[in-house]
Amino acid sequence: MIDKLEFLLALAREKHFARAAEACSVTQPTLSAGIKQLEDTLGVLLVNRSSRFQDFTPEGERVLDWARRIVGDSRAMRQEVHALKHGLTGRLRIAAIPTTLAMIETLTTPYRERHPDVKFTVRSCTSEEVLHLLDNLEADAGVTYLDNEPVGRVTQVPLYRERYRLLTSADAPLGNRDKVTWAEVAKVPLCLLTPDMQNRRIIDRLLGEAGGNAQPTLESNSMILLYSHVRTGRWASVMPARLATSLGLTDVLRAIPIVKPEASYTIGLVVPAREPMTPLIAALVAEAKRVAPLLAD
Amino acid sequence: MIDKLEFLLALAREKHFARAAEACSVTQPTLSAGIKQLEDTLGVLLVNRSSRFQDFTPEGERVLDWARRIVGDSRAMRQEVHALKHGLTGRLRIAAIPTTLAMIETLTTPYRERHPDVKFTVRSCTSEEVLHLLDNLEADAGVTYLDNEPVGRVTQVPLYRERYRLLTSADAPLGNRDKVTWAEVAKVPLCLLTPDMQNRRIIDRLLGEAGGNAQPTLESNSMILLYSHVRTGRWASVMPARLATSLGLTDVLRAIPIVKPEASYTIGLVVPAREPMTPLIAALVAEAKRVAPLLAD
DNA sequence: ATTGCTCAATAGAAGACCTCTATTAAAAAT
DNA sequence: ATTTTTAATAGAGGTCTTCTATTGAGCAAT
Repeated sequence: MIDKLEFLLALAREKHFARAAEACSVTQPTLSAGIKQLEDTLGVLLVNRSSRFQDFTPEGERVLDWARRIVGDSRAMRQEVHALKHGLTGRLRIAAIPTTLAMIETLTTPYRERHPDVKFTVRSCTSEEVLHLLDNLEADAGVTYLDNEPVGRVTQVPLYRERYRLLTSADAPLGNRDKVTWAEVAKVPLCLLTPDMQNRRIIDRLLGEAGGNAQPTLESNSMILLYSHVRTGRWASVMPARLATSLGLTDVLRAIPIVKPEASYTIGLVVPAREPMTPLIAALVAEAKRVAPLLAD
Repeated sequence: MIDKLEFLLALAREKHFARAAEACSVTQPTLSAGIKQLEDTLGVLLVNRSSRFQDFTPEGERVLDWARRIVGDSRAMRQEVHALKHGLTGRLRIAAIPTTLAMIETLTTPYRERHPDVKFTVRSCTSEEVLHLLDNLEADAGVTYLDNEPVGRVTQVPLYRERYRLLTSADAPLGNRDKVTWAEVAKVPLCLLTPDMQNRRIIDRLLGEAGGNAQPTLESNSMILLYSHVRTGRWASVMPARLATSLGLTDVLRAIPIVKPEASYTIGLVVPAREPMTPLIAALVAEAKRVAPLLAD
């Protein structure tokens, strides 16, 4: 039964019978039969399909919701039992938005001190994707903005507040200032994240409210790319203060506080609201609570 | 997998392989094999057994906890899908303490108006048993005291506050009074519930604090038995006000408020903390919230 | 100690169920 | 109209499950 629910989850991820089957390491007829059996035992159609996958019926969506929970719980059970016997081992899959990537090590480094057998997979993605991955059991934890509405059932642990700096070289326009306003920043050509990133949308909003409007000279979904440009001293960017300092500044590169308003958004750890949590996640939450006071300003 | 978890739950209930097997409608070797397979796939011993069942290992207890949740969720899923197709049908199993039995109809009657295809099983038991039955998926909802610590993960809906009356005939000692004190009641021979019932323990405590000590002439776990005695006018009892009035008083029988102190305890609906709830239970919670204001005093 | 009883594990056979390969059928894309 | 993509179906093989029957271990009473 649980394996059939896994089939359903894979189908929801892949939206394609054959690919879902491959993800489950079975053949396509096997997965088809599994879905069909679910439909038979529950007595309702779960998937609308012509000769190809279309979508889930309303009942299918509800079953999908239960399937996520039941499969998640059954994995958590296995993991907990394994941890009781072998200590904390396995892989922790973290999904994080790009602006937080440089601070993830403040979680993973002490975690690894305590639990050396745990491996990590960190995936950079948009804030929507973070929640989507959590929902679909494709990530164990996320690091993202806490201010907006959480999509699924999640537990949040605040980590720090993100504040904004103009990164620019000392000899560029505004480069000699102690602080600048968003209105002033709006007039400078910037390197920014792509608009699918929440950080970009936040900056757009702040610039817009200051009467400007962002016309980035360069967009990317990679912080490394943005930073390597800014580092030359020939480009400018708006970055979270913590990110700028952890990437390191150079002689010419300055991180100038942006005021009017002195905006800030809360960044935190987000994990599935499962009680009890899996041991791997519980340890991460513990670490986050330990680290958060050290990150506060 | 889920069926093996059901085996484990049955074993926890019955503490006996053969009886657990019968409860699952399989033979004893099948159940034994199922438990063994669970142990193999999880890689730990779950059950301590010599030639007979002893108890669960610590790992077994944890797995049992997960099993309750997973099995509960999978039943809830089935029920929800069934309800989507056929409306609310099935059987709602309610566990209630004896003093609340006469008010259960205030929940079930309007429930049945709305959902005529739902059948009910109401079981009278002690408050500990209510929580135990809920925990083990043997009851869907409970009606009991809310004041004491809830054992498992439950959601509570307050219904009314239980206040106490001396039920006695008008011509018996104290029978002509408008109110009596617990100290006075302590001197009257009473018919009370057996000491495994929380209501009895509450009354014992109130009597004790008033300097008396309960020496009931007659004990029973059945309210009907107590009431039928009191109704003759030859016996007295302490009963919750709401119970006394819903059973009905006679010419000679009076329900006299007991003061010093005017004690009261909250009675409420208790259901498993599952999100979302099964449709049957969700409807009962809705009914309870609807009814509670009408019961308030 | 011996006997008898209860209970869970084991053996082995029958059958249910699952998964595979190969193929078909239907819809979409070209 | 033809080709391609995609899911369902058919049928064989194998695995897993469940059953009956039996064994063996522990416990109690003699």
